[in-house]
Amino acid sequence: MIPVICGPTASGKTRAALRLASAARIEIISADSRQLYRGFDIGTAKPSLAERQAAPHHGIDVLEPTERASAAWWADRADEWIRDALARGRMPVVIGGTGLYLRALFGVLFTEPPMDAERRRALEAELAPLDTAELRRQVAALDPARAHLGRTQLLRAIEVATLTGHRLSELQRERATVPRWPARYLVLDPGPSLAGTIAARTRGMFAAGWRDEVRRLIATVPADAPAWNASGYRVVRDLEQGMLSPEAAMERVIIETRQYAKRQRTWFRHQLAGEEVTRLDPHAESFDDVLRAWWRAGAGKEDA
RNA sequence: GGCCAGGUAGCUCAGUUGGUAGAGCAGCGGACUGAAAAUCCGCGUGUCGGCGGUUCGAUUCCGUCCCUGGCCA
Repeated sequence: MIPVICGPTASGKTRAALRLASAARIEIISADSRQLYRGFDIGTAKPSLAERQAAPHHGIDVLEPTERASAAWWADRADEWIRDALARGRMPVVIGGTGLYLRALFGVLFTEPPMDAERRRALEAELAPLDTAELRRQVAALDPARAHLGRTQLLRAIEVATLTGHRLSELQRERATVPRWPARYLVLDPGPSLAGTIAARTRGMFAAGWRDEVRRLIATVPADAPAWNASGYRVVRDLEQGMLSPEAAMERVIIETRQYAKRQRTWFRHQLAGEEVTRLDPHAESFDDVLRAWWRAGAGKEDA
């Protein structure tokens, strides 16, 4: 069983993992879609140097800002990192808030039939200008089971149906993958106090030179690069380009981060059904005890 | 102290020719199978500043008081 520590942003996941590092030989695998990108450091709350020295980390700074990640791509990488760690006799601990990535690694995806890159690019360009309502109409005809979802999912449904000739919702059933590893989850969530933690952390990011970092990135990273797609970074970019006041930017970043944390909560509340899940408030007095008990319970099942 | 403009949802405001009110933002709930820190869906009772008056009925009209901002003393 691979131990996974997840939960909303700023819930203390790395801190919890490093508690374990003092008692066992572990390697950390970051399941975070934003920490993948080089140069986007402060606003993505990457682990500090000291934290990275306390235990080896994987999944950080592995992509250029212009590269597009994908859940399946990440899962393939993570699978290697897990194997490597085990081969070294270390226990991999997966940490992160990107629920879809965790699902891609430990749950069921589907094997994507080959899709012609040229046609795909052309189709993307063709769909880009259409509004979401129009995309929804198309999906209602092509793959009705997916028509209630968001724009990103609608685009994907149209691409898969058009380029493979099969509905995505059918492929999911007919070409389902088998889980690569069994996993056990520790979901960290401090409850209502998280909002205050997020506000404080955001202030800290500005104090740590986030604006300087973004100014450098503006100079070197194209405005439409996928890495910009991180809550806060666009706001700080607007701030640097004079479109917002520092106060308004700060407030906006805090709000966006809080909203992101809320979506993560919803995910971890409902999408881990059927999994082995322990939920823990990182501020609870019993934190250390629960954490250790959770860790030992897993060690007993694996190799101790 | 006088004049003017305001006081309506947590915030910014709209509105009701008198029948007790609704947007945006925030917040809350939900969805999520290769872009996921993304992308979407749903949820609106609040002494309509207080007190009186007119009226079958006042958040709306009248009076008065309080508060905020501006101008004049």
